[in-house]
Amino acid sequence: MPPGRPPRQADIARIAGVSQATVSVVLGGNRAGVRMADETRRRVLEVAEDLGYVPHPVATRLASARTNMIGLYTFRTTFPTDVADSYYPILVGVEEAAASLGQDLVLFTGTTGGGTHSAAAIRRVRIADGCLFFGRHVPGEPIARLVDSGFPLVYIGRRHELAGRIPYVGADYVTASADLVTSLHDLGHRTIRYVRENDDAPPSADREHGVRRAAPDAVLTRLEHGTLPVDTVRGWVRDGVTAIVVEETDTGAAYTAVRRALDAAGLSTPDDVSLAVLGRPPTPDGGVTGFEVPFRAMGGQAVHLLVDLITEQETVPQRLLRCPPVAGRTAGAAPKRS
Amino acid sequence: MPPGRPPRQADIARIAGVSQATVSVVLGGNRAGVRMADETRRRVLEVAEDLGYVPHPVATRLASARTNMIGLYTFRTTFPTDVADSYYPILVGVEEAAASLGQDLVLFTGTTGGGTHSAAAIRRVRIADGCLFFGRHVPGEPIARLVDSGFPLVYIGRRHELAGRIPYVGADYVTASADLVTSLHDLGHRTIRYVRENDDAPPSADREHGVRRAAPDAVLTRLEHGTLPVDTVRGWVRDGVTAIVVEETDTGAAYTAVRRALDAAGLSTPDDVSLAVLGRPPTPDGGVTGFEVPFRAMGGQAVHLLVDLITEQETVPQRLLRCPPVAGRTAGAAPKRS
DNA sequence: CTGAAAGCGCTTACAG
DNA sequence: CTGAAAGCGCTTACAG
Repeated sequence: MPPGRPPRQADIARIAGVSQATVSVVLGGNRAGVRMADETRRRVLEVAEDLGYVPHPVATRLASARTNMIGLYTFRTTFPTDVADSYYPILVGVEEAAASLGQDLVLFTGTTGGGTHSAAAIRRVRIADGCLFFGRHVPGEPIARLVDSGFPLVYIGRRHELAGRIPYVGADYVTASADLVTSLHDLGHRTIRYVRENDDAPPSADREHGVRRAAPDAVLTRLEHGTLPVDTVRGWVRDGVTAIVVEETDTGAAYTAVRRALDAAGLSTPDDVSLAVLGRPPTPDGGVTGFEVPFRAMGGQAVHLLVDLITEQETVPQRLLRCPPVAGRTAGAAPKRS
Repeated sequence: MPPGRPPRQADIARIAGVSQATVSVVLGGNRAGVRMADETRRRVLEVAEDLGYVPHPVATRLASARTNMIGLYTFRTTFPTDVADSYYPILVGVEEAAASLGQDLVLFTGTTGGGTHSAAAIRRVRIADGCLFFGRHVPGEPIARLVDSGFPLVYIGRRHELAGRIPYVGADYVTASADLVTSLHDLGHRTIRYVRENDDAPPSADREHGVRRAAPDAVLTRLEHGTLPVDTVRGWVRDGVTAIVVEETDTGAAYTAVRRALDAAGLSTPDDVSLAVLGRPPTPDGGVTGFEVPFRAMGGQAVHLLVDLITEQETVPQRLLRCPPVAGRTAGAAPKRS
C-alpha cells in the first residue's frame, strides 16, 4: 500500500484473507442480520485497526442512496451583511435542527455562476437529498419541475403557488394580525389606521388579511416612498384615529416611517395615539406592542419537515406557526369618545 | 424514467441514442481534447436540458473529478447565537468568495452525530473537494490524516501545529499589537500595563508576543475570573502606569473588565490614563484606540487559497493579513514625568 | 470522432 | 454462515 493512500476495504481483505464484501459486512456492523464467524470478524477488525482503516465517505454515500446532505437555497446572500436581519434566526434554527438530525447543510446562493436564479442554479440543489427554499418569490418553472419529479423541498414561509402543492413552514400572520387588532378593539379603539409597505409578498398580504378580518373598517395607507408626511399623521389624529397599526417587514420601513412622523408631530404613544406593530420592530425600540415571529422555530421545523419528506414519513406538509403577542407599552385604552 | 428519480447520464444516453460515456464527455466540457460531432453534442445537451439533468456530486467525486463544493468545518455552531460575534464577518467573506468562484458551501458542524469532533465527523469533510477549518484548537490526529493524505484544507487563523504544515489565512496580530504599543511609546508612555485573558490560543499568544516585542518591560496581568478589582486599577495609575493595553477576543471579557474598573474608579481616558485595545471593542464603545481585524478578508482569502490548493495552483499556503490601526480617542500623550 | 470497458470504494441482494 | 457479483453514477483511459 503506497504511503499517502488511505487503506481501503480491499487492502484489509487481502491481508485478512477474505473477500472485500466480507470486510464490508463486518465493518458495517451486523446489518441485515448477516452473521460472521467470530474468528473471521476478529481477524478483519484486527487488520482494520492495524491499518488505521477509515471508510471513504463518498463511496459509502454513493453505494447507499442517501447523502445526508440537505440544501438551503436562498434567493439572496445567505449571510446577510446586516446581521440584525430577521433572516438570521432562521439560519440558526435550520443549522440546529440539521445538526441534531445528522444532516450536513449545503448552501446554494443562487447568485452563483452569474445568472440570477437561473433554472440551472436551482437544478443544482438536486445534489442534496432535499432542499429548503427561502425568499419572497417563487420561480415557478424550476420549482414546479422539482416538485413534479418528487424531489423533496420545503419553503420557509407560506406559499400558495403551484395550486398549493408546495410544502412550507410559515408564520401565521393572519391570526396574529387579527388578534392584535382585536386586542385594540377590546381597548376601545374604533377608528384604526393601517399602514403598510407597497409590496405584495405573502407576509404582507397575510397581515393585511388579518387586519381586515378583525377591523373591516380600518383605513389602509400604502407607503409610496417609505416616508409619511408629518401633517398626514397629525390629520389622522385630528380626525379621530386612536390607533395606528403598522406592518413590519425585514426592512422595517413602514414602522420607521410612522415612528418618525409621530416623533416629528410631537405625538406620544400611547397617550396621544396607540401604536401596534405587526411583528417586532428593530431591537433598539423595545416596548412596542406587537407580536413575535418564531423565525428560529420556522427554520427548525422546516428541516424536520424536509427530513420527513425525504424519508417518506407520514406528515403534514404545510405548517403555520403561531406568533405569540408582545404586550408592549405603546398601545393603551382609547380615549372616551367625545 | 420513473417520476421521483432524478435523470442520470444513462437516461440521456438512451434518449439521445448515444453511449453513456459520450454523454459524460459532452457534459464534462471538452476535456482531454475529445471532440464531438456538433450534432451529437447538440442532441445530448438538448436532452440533458429537457430532463433537467444535474450531475450526481457524489458519483462525480468518487470518479475522482471535482464536485465544486467546498466544506466549512467549525468546531462550534456555524451560526453563532450571538450575532455580534466576530465570527460572522468571516462567514460573510467565505460565502462571498465561494459564490464568486462558483463553489457551493457545505457546512459541517462537527457536533453532528453526537460525538464532539470525533474523528468520524472530521472525516466526513472528504465529501467536498477541500475544506475550511475554523476554531481555536486543532484536533491533531484527524487533521494530520487529512493533511498526510493530501486532502486540501485551509485553516482560518494562524496555526503552528503539525510542524507548520497546515495551510492557513490568519491575522497578523503580532505586528498589529507591536505597532499599537509602539505608537503608545511614541506618545511618551513608558510604564504600560498589559491585560489579557487566561487563554492560550494563537490569537492571544500572538498579541502577547507583539506587545512584548515592542515593550519588553510591560507588566502583564492575566484575568483570572474575568474581573478586575477597582483598587487594582487605581493602584496602577498611582504607581505611574500611564497606559493600559488590553487584549480583545470574541468575548471581549478583558476589555469589558478594564472598562468597568476604570469607570468604577472614576478614571477617564485619555486624561487619567491611556487605553488601547488589541482589536476592536464591542460596537457600542466607539472611539477606542486599537486595530481592525480583517475578518471578512480572512474568510475570502481562505476560500481563494483553498481553491488554489484544490486546483493545484502555485500559491503561498500560509498568509497573514494586516490589521489596520484605528486611531480612536482613548489614547493620548503621556503626562510629563514628575 | 465515438463507443465499450474498467474502475473510483463501498453496500446489498443473491448464490453457494 | 460466507463469498462472488452486481451496482451506486460518474470519469478516464483505451479501442475501434
